[in-house]
Amino acid sequence: MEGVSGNKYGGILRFSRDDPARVSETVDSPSRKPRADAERNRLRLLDTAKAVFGEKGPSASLEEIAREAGVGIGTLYRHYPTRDALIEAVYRNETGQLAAAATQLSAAHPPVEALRLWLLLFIDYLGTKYGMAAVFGSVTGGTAALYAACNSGTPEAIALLTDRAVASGEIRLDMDPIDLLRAIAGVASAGPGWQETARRLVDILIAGMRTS
Amino acid sequence: MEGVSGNKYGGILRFSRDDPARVSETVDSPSRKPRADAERNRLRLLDTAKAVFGEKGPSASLEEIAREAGVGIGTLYRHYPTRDALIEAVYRNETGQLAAAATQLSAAHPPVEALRLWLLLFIDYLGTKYGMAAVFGSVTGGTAALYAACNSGTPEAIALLTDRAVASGEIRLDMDPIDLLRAIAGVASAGPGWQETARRLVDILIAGMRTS
DNA sequence: TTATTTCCGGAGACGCCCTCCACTTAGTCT
DNA sequence: AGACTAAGTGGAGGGCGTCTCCGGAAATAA
Repeated sequence: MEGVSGNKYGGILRFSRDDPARVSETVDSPSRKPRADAERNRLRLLDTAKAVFGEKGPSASLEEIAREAGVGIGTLYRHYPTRDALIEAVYRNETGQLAAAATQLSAAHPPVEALRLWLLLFIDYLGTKYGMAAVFGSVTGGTAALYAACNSGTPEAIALLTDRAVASGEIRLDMDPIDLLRAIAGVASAGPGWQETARRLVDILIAGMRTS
Repeated sequence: MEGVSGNKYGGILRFSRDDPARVSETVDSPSRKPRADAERNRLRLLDTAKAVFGEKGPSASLEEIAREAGVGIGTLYRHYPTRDALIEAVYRNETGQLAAAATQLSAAHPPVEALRLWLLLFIDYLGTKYGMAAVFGSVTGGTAALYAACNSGTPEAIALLTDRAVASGEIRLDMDPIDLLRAIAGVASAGPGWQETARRLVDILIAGMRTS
């Protein structure tokens, strides 16, 4: 369908086997139509995975996900050959809206304010999509590749905002802007009420980056 | 049923190395002297665990640790009934020096500078004792209790520094100071060169907290 | 030395990861 | 419609982990 089929266009997620149907789809495809049940299973898996990851974090049992989705474990692995592939598929869409918001905010607000608002939005995302924080901040088991894939668009989004703010001369930033997000995600490991803290941290960061 | 030998003295409060108190402390237990081999095994386990955790992170195989220490898996579990207990024992001493440094720095430097230096020291610690960062920042599998135990003394240490800096009127801080550490630990998940970033982050944080 | 208590250590039950492949089924062809 | 065939299914099985349990070994006390 819609969002999920983003995989078939998104370059990073690769299917384990060569998939002529998909590959040649851009060209004219003489190949047979993909089976309906396969797609159905894939969606069920994706939904279930989203639920389970959201509940138990990104290290939840894949067998449980397969069981709960009503498919065999083999089917899960067919669609998502690695845990990372599944996590990536689950969280891929999330960041899209964040990226979009960056452009919007950038157009509607002065540079620094746009950055600030976007960081607050980022906090909201970390909150609603629980598990994202874990994915974002996890060292343990968190591949760099996975990280990059899961947050595709995010680096560009924040780069857009910081570049603009830096260009305006209002702030100075001698680091990869993504590290701002890492810092924020860091406090997300705290208990309830962390969002308050995170928001305060945003203020501190902004203030600290200001060229005075 | 049994008090696991190490934990019987109050688990959390026990020091891993020499414990002279133990000999004379047999007030209400006229029982026999603890066996020498038990203590020996415990120390071997501790050393091995420190090495292995340092190399593979806090999710290393406990079986491997036992194997490498030359004891049975049962022995490991006897001394450290849970993975968390072992991690705690390994990292308990680490923070002691950090805590001590806080007092020292506090006495030798102006408030804000002391705080800054201590945060830099914290970064060094995260670097040298690899795995600490993982323990510190991990949401996945990281119990809150474990977190607290592993970093005993640290909250007090940074509280001392921030309280002093706040009292001097030079900075403002509307959050638990430990969250500063969480933020710093957050960037430790970045690749090589993270220490540079972390140091820059410290500057930003300090600047951001300043009451101008 | 003998008795007693503590401690060792690995077998075993169970869960999870991932692979492999005999079988089923959806789309296609006649 | 029915047969054909590749795509897709699902679960058994091997490897590795965690954690428990308890018979037997070893250290201490008498």
